[in-house]
Amino acid sequence: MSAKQPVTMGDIARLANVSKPTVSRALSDSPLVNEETKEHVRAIARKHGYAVNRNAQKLRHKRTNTIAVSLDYQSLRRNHVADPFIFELLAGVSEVLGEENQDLLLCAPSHNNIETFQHMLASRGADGFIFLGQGHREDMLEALAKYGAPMIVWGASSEDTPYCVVGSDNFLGGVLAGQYLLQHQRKNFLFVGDTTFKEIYGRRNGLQKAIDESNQTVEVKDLALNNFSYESVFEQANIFLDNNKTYPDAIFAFNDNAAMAFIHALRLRGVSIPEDVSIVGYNDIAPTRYFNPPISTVRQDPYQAGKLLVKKLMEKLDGNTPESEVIKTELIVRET
Amino acid sequence: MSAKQPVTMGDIARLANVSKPTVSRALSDSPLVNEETKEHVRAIARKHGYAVNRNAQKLRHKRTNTIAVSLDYQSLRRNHVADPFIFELLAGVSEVLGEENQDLLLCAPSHNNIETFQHMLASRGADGFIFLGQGHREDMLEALAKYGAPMIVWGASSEDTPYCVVGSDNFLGGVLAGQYLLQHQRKNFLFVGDTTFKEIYGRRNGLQKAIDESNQTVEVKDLALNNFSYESVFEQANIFLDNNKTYPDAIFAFNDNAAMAFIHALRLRGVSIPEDVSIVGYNDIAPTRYFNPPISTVRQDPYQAGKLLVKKLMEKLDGNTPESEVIKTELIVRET
DNA sequence: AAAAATAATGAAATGCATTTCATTGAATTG
DNA sequence: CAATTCAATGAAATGCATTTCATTATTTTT
Repeated sequence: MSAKQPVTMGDIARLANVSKPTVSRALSDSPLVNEETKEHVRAIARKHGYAVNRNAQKLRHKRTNTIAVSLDYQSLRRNHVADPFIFELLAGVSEVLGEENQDLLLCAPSHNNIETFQHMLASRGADGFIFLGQGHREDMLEALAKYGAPMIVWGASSEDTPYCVVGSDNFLGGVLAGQYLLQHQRKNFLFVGDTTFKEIYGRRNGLQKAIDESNQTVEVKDLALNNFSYESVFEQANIFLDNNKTYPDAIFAFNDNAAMAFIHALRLRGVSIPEDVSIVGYNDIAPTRYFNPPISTVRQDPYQAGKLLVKKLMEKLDGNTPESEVIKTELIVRET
Repeated sequence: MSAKQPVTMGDIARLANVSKPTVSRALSDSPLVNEETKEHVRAIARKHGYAVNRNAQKLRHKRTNTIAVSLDYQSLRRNHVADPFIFELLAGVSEVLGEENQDLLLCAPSHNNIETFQHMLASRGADGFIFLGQGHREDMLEALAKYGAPMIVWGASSEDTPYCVVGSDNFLGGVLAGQYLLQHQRKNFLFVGDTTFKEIYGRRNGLQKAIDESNQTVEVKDLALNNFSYESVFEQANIFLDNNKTYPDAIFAFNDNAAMAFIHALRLRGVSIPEDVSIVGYNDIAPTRYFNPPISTVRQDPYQAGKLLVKKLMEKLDGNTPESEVIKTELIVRET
């Protein structure tokens, strides 16, 4: 048996002395076909390495069983893949889609505009979309949803988001991080991250909530990052520290990478971590566990996330209107 | 214009007062059609949000313009995505496939057997495969190649590999690492990695070559890892150090993650890095740059790798027989 | 001006599998 | 035993786009 010989359902029908419909039914295990006939047909199909042509099948069924997944490459690039969380998420989605017998079409980084996605749908290249990270594409996503594309987005939702969003509870994550830092009697807080991203804005708000609800008087500064690679955060941290005589004693960083870069910068200025400064990161990527010192962080479970994203999209494709949902985040304390 | 209205080529033909073939030709910019007619047809197609049904197209063309990409999930799992290199590679491949107008089908982790791949081909779900990391699937890959599957593998090749392999020059990487370590007058070498992986075996051989060609007398030990997650390497490092009174003074680790874990273990035993021990990792992942101390490593360029993988596969699909090729590796020295 | 070549278009066949509807023979019912 | 139901199967239509081949109108050649 080799890949060279193309066989069609008609060929199998002839070889099995039955008609095409019978082969079709036998292979899809239809109850309309006699068990013996089924086995006979299957045996012949197996022998000739026959597999139903998916393209003919998709054409007929008007359903592709294919989900297109688009990563937020734009911020990924600014990140230099330093934070592998989005890939863990992709692995989670991939695994769950496999379980659901759905194919995963990975969208190319360069084709990230609404026309591409509309075209994907109109040409029946995929039944729906999963967007990992909304990044700064919110306008596009909103327009795409209004266009009628079945889609689920990993990110943060607000009241009027016209598409279903699954995301970790950024607000809760911020609250947990804030409470943790407050427990340490810290007074000078610093939030590191670009709050023009909805997810990050949620984390910042959670932090504020925790502070407001404690009856402690603390100061909060913000460092609005414009680039997320380690080197860049390191540089921005240094500029910040140059311009601020009093160093912060509590830092909440929008991701682990930024937390590590900031620690690095502080270290080089003779600051002891975690004695002088308490730090919380976000995502629980592997290096946080072995950074010196290990970093406390907010954890989101990529497999569970993938599960939920896929489940919601399947609901949507079945004609329902799934509700946005938030996955509980948990604080991982790694005090040394 | 919304996603709801399915339009076929026949509809566009009617609306444009031409026949289906003319629409087909106009949309594929065939020279057979008058320019004005083309523009007229295109305008109507655009107006109605029409896009050619890819499934009908694939069925007719007998070519899918889809490449299935399979990651080495098995070792990925043992790795806990600690080493993001394989994802950088995936991003590279994704980018280049996009440029080539090829769709990227990401294979599910659980479906990693020859039957799945044969089925993918026979059912015309993809034209060919790119395997990222051969891992321990060599027998399967060999059988798949003999079956006739168009495929390119990222990994290491040997004389008789029956498929085209693109990979970084592991041997050269090993030589470079060895020479670097020898320059530091080190005497007790340790290689950390599982040499049953071809790629890693190549690195080990390169190290040996460098040692043999120097006229220095040095000892080389091997630590055969069985699990690659940071925690596990850390543990295995500790066991090794417990059992060896003389600590190594030169370490070449099969990847950066293992290098970092080993440094971690040594540090906790009071060993100074890089004073007492010189270390070289592999892959140049982001954390090596900001680890304390920064780690020298062997770099492979993921975009260039993706470019070459895709180019070779396209050659193969055009009926040629591309040669295996090796990408130069370079040593990144990060001495502090 | 007739013959030949060219440009532009369409009818019908094709790629492959599935669905609807009809048919056959066997089994069950009254 | 005739009438009815059921199980199993097949012929033909369908999904949508592309290709081959034929046709018409137009331009070029002699």
